[in-house]
Amino acid sequence: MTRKATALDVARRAGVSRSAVSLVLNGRGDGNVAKDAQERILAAAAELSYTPNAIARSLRDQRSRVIGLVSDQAVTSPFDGEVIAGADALARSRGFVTLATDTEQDAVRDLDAVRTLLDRQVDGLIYVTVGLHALHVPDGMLSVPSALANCYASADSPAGAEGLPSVQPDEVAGGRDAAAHLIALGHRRIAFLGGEYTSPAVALREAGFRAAMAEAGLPVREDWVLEAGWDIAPGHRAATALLSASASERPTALLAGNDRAAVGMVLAAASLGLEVPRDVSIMGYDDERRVAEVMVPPLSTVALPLRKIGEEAMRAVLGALAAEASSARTTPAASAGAPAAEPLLVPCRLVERASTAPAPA
Amino acid sequence: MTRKATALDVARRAGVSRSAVSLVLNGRGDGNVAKDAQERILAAAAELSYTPNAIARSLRDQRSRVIGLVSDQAVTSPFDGEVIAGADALARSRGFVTLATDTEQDAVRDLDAVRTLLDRQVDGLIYVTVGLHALHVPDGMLSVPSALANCYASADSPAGAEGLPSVQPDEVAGGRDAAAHLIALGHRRIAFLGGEYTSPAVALREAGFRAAMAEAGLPVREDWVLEAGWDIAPGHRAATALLSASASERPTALLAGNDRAAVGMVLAAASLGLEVPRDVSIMGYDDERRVAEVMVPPLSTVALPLRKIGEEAMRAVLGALAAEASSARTTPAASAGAPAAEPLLVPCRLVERASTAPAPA
DNA sequence: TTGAAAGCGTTACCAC
DNA sequence: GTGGTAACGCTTTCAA
Repeated sequence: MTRKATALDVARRAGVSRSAVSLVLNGRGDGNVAKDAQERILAAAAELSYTPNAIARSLRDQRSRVIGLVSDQAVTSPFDGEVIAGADALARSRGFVTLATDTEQDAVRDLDAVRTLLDRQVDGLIYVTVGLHALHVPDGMLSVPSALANCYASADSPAGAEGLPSVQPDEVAGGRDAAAHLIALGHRRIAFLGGEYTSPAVALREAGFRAAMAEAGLPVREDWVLEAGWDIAPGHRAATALLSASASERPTALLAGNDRAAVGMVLAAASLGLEVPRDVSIMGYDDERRVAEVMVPPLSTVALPLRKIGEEAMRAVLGALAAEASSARTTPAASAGAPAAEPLLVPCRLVERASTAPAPA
Repeated sequence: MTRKATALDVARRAGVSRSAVSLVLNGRGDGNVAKDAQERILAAAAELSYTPNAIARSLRDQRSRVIGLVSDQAVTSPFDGEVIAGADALARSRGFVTLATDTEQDAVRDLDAVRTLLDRQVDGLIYVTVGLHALHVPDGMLSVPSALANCYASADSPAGAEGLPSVQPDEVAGGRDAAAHLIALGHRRIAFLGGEYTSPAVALREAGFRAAMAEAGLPVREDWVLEAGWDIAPGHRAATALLSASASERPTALLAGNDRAAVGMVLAAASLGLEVPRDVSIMGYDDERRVAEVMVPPLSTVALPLRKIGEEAMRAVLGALAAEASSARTTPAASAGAPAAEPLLVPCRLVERASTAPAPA
């Protein structure tokens, strides 16, 4: 429980001044500090296992090297933990640390969270959401370099919010790829059982699905374009309804809104005596860890690039920070309202596993 | 992008000194600052939307009001995100903030993570693991008040580590309750399909299972006590083997290692033409969000008190911090090696849903 | 009742 | 090539 060593302790032990310690430990010893003094400093620092006090450094530098992460439920959700992990990894590699707070769906806590983070002098902010989402950007986010991961500024956001970089999965391409995969396997009767249309992702994927069908010259059966939820139970329900029809009347392939719903669909098929993928192919979405891969059969799915999304959002913030730092040396002005940025679309990856197979003859 | 207001700005605007601002804003204005001055200060602070710089305050107070959270994979895992959420909620309610870092299973990063956190002057530390676990406690954890959530110090930990408070689920009681639930439903042929014995939780639950069976005077079929993994696929495999036997030869109830494995078991049952729970009852474990409750049928299970575990670990740390602060006023010594603490066992809760029912006649 | 000053641990600048 | 000093923003103590 001995107090941590300070630079002064090191200086005393090495018989030099604090400034010498600072210079040497920051790699600018050569040319400023005598060789033997440098050695004594290094030795003393090691003996005392000295590391600089990051708090003091932050105060001095006016930058904390902390990026704040606000999420609506990412920390408690299996999904966007991945986004955070991606952001954190990049931050760490550049000497930053992330401070994450979860509002647990409570919109009021947004402002509180941002406020708290700003009080801690975070250098930047990233808002992470579970699932693609329009977001009412909290005011404070505009006062430091910020980015939106998996979400985008809603129209009622404060002025300037439209300039925030937004990183999103390319859902249209994802839907298209999923459908194209099934079409390539010879399926013609494909049902689109999306999640809930409250998520903008669903309409985008549906657009991709329709595009793929059109490209292949296949008709879309409108009564097979349905909401089938995000969970096992609603997926089960929807699939049961569709698959109860006779072999010639039912779809040969199901496109689920996510892997969990797909699990429900496989379950429904099994209860109806149908075997996946022999009798019906089922595709998931998300490539959720510990679900898609370990399902029986393992699910073909579209992998959401969550880590990459987090990483790109962090890259945007860190980039803005670097730009700010260098422009400060030249023109100390005008980093304001960027020109309504295009969202950065990160491609999803098609993952072929055993839940899809050629259409039954 | 205007710089944040400081206490000096407020003081100038209110026409007083910085100290007056500090006193008033910290609630000690009465008796020290004139009434009208107080009002002017409050008004000025509001107009400038002043909030104190937490970094500066930390440096001054020599306490950061940050608790560091280290986890082996909690952030990216659906489970222990809950532990973190619980810890975070309590911390926040007491004016603390949590700084979480995920080592993503890389043991080497442990020390690095702790070091980084300590450099940032965290006031306390909590190590969170996914699943009950023996942990080689990183050295640094002993230099500030710390606690272990879901884990306990391994024998090769540094001296003093055995004194760290450890908060764990009461797995023995959990296993007993699960078995007792099935026994109460009239089941006598119960299979214990635990996860992997590399997790100490499994042996504990098995002990609980055996205790319940013994209390009921029921024999345990040793060939029905098996490892059936933590995922859908191995659960499916184990259940398929067991349930392929004839009705009189197979178990009437399955106790799974977790909800995911239970999903695999339900799936296996369906493929074999068995209906759950009519033909066989299946119990999960964990009460995992978005799995147990939405399964078809919804899973009876044992809820792991993850939030509570996080909360209790945080309570221990915050308590130690408070004690340290007050003892500093009296005796500035001896907070060292506590007397090998008993682990705090948090009870699990039995959740009865539709996957269990009276045993078939 | 008020204001001035010290100090938390750093780093950068500027005399020596 | 070196070491003293100021400043970051805050709180607290002490003197007026």
